[in-house]
Amino acid sequence: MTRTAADRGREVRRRLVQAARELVPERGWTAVSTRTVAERAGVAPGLVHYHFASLQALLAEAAVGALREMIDGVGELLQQARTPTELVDLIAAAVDRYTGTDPASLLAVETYLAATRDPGLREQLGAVLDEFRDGVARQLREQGVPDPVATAAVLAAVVDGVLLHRALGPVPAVAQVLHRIVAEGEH
Amino acid sequence: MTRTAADRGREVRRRLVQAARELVPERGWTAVSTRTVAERAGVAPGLVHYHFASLQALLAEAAVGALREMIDGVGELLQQARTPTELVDLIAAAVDRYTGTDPASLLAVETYLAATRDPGLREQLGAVLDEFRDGVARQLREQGVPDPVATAAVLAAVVDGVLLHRALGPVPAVAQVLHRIVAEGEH
DNA sequence: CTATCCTTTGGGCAAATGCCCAAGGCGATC
DNA sequence: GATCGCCTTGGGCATTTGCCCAAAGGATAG
Repeated sequence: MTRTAADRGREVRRRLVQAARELVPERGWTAVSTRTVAERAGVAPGLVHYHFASLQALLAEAAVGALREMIDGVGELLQQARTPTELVDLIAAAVDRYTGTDPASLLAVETYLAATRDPGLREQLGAVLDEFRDGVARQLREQGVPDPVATAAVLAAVVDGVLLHRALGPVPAVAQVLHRIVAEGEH
Repeated sequence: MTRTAADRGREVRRRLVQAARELVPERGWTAVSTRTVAERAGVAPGLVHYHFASLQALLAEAAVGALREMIDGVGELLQQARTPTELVDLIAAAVDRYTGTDPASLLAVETYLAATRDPGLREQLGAVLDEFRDGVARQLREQGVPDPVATAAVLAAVVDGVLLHRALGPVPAVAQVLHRIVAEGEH
């Protein structure tokens, strides 16, 4: 059975989004063009502006979708933690899966930067970040860690900061140090 | 007395570097062109490639110089700390001077990203980062904080991570949480 | 068969890009 | 005054950019 035109259209749209997710890390957000993304997707250049209002709209949809999938995956993993120390170890292990120069890391940083110049993107990306921080904060609160909201903010900042620094060179293991952040012992 | 041609040349060079430092945060690294930087500097377009081997070389020199000045300034401030807690407070205060969307913060993130695609830049920026981490680590060691190298790496990561997240929205105060990282009390 | 609807094609447009270069300006030195 | 060396000008080159659009394709409904 042949597919309908609308079905083929959805498939093309999907391919364009996938191509954008590959090219943003490879070339940088502002260096991805309509023609390169169309070529990577294996479709004609004109289709970019048929399926999306603009190049920016395609890049934004592709990036936000990818980042949301990433943090949702990590969020599920973190549910397994039964103690604050386990939580920190899981976060550290998740960070260790990224080198700072891999496509996923670069896509994240590129999107942070693009959000700086696109209010709509900023809002969407901010929502993804909030979702992650809220999840961590809830676990910390249930586990009796003081200042759960600020602590979650610090852990999230460490994750992105380490990714940024890994792109420049080796970063020492941080798990041991982070354990102190959630250690309940007061002097 | 009139200035010599070489003197005027140095002045033009300086103006180009200054223009680049303004434009990279405003437009993004890959969106700064020879013509915009020349116009901002108030010089003819052809001068960019007379004083610099390429646009990239100008941007790299401008960015690395600016970031080195920034972290040197912060490094001096941190010398005042007499205790680990004071050190953390000074770092937190330094971070609070940036909003994540100010020119200095954006220049830093843009440069991190550009370093990903320029090995020379990566090496220079890595050296700046190492200098900062080494300074913090030395102070931590003198103050008896365990694991000074990894602790400094975490503090540096928090600084850049908070800047990144501030660009998207408010971030809770992190000083209190960071105090736990350097608290010497073992349970 | 015709009509309808969505998708696809491929070229066109004005604008901008990095880099180059022949020609000229101008103070320092002889 | 002549010569030298560095700096400056302004335009030129081929390439690429985002976005647009008239025309064609092709499956389904009548």
